[in-house]
Amino acid sequence: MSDVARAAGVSAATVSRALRGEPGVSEATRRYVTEVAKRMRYAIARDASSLAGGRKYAVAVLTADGGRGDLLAGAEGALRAAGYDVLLYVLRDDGARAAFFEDLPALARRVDGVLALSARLADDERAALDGVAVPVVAVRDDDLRDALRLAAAHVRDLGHREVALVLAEDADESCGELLVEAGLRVRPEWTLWSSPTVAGGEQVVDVLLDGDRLPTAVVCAGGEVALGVFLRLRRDGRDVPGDVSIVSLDGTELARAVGITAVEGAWRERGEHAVGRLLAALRGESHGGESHGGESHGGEPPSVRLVVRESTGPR
Amino acid sequence: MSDVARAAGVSAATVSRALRGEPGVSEATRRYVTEVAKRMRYAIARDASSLAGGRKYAVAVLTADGGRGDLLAGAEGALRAAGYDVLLYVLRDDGARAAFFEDLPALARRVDGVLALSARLADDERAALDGVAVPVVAVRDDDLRDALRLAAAHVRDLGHREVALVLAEDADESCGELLVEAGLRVRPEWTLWSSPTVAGGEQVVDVLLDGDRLPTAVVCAGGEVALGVFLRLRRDGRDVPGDVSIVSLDGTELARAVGITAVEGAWRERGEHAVGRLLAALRGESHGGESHGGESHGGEPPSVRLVVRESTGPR
DNA sequence: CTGTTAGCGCTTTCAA
DNA sequence: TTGAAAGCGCTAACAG
Repeated sequence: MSDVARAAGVSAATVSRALRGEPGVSEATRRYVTEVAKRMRYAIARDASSLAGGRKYAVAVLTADGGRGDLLAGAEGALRAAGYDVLLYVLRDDGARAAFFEDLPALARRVDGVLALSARLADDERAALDGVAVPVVAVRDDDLRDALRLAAAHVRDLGHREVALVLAEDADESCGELLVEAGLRVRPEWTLWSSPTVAGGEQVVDVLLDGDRLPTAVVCAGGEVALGVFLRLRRDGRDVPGDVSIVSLDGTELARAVGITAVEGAWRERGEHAVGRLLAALRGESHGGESHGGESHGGEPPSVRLVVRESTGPR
Repeated sequence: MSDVARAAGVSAATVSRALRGEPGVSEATRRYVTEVAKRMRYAIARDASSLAGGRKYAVAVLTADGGRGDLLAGAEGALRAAGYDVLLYVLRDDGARAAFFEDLPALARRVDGVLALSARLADDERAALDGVAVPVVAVRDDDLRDALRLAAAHVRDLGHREVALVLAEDADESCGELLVEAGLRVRPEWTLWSSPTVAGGEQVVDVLLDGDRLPTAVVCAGGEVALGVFLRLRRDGRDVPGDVSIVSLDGTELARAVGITAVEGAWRERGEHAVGRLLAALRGESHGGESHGGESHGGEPPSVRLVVRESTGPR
């Protein structure tokens, strides 16, 4: 940095301020310094920066399985755009989990915040994390609102009124309200939770078949689940979409391949929203405030859109 | 650290050495210091450590799409086991790519090495990366050897002799040799490259159908491709596995769902192998050596196994 | 085997 | 708006 300072004819302090966008530097100086730094291929050393400044500019991202790619991609993009590095922790098995929670003191020294994407934290794990003195934010179903609305509007427009909703296991019931807002009815016994697998989707159908009648549409949080629902319904002699329509909130290759109507970008949306909440918490902390949680606006236009395929049709 | 030193009745230097497993500390001292540190919930500050020591204990992991979850999980696990943090970079679109390659100077100051998982680097990108002065390792098909052998043995045992091999686009031909070693014949025109999508798999079949005859078995590097091959063959009236057997090297949910015989753990294996090569390079560098590349042994027993489903049968 | 002494490359008061 | 000086918390020589 002192090389850059010399080359630009200013002090290191000024270079530091200029490059970080800190106030207290004239626009002219900032521009010039930035240009010199770029020409010299100089970049601030994060180690030294965070050692001196306290902030680490890094966020730990927890995922259970290397997981849903788009979720991770959405979170990573939003974090990087905000200037944070993404430290990935894959908590795939009990060993990895245990090791991670053993080493929380180290975590606290590495990151400014923690983002739990798909880690299904146990209560004691959550408590341990909360003791780390950095904000912890987990993906919630709220982060999926736009996608759910889109799916709900679609099935409603097709004439469906009573639909089943299949959520991820860590989801809470509040999602149902979004369907209600869209003018749909949600029977309590038609709000179901499923593991994010084909088998999970099949089991969901078994439950539905036990009832007195079937819904005419099913909204599934995941592509695998949607496929499971699809396969199981067909095996039972039901026609899709003749008897039952299926929408997936997970527009991956799987939905595309099998021809399932899906909301594209839903997972990315979840990631981005969660990051928004985390950034708000970080901002709050650095302002000395206490804004844990807090509403956030992705700023960006919602990146979700519905792709209609062969799994949905009029009631 | 000085607190711990005081509490343990030693100097900070000794604490540092003890906690990092550096030589030059008696076992007794090390044990005691470690225990004191743990009790005080102390962890070394990475910033300060790497500022003073030069090593960053972090690796940048590049992925195109948040990608194949198991690949990432395998790499992350192996890196963390070796004491490295994983800095995730998702190069999902041109914007993200451009931003990443704009900022290479910053990368060089953050990590000790780069691991490209599924980023399909263009030549100029690869060159730019190589200019970064840290080892760069990309996942190669070599990292898939055990999986390929397993798949080859399976189809051979079923009586197949001439098989088609569908590789990822960035793969090289050497994989074919593994099939030959297994006693299979590999016609040049039956070694094919495909994008990792269902559509890619379908196109592959189109190419095969143009030939004078079909192979009796197809080994596919990816689950989506395998599904594409499967769907396209069926559409053409071929029976799977009656006419053609299909094996996927990607034992994900997709293969499970559709009933495709697959090698489970192959992606994890790839990740672990690539990390092995990167660690070797890092070790080489820190020893002052020049061992770029270099053979590595995962040490661990191979984590791959074949799961036979309905897509393979006797010739 | 252990302690002492210099920094590593920044950021941040505090003055100017 | 800018600069000078004092660390941030550790590691690596060098002594002992």
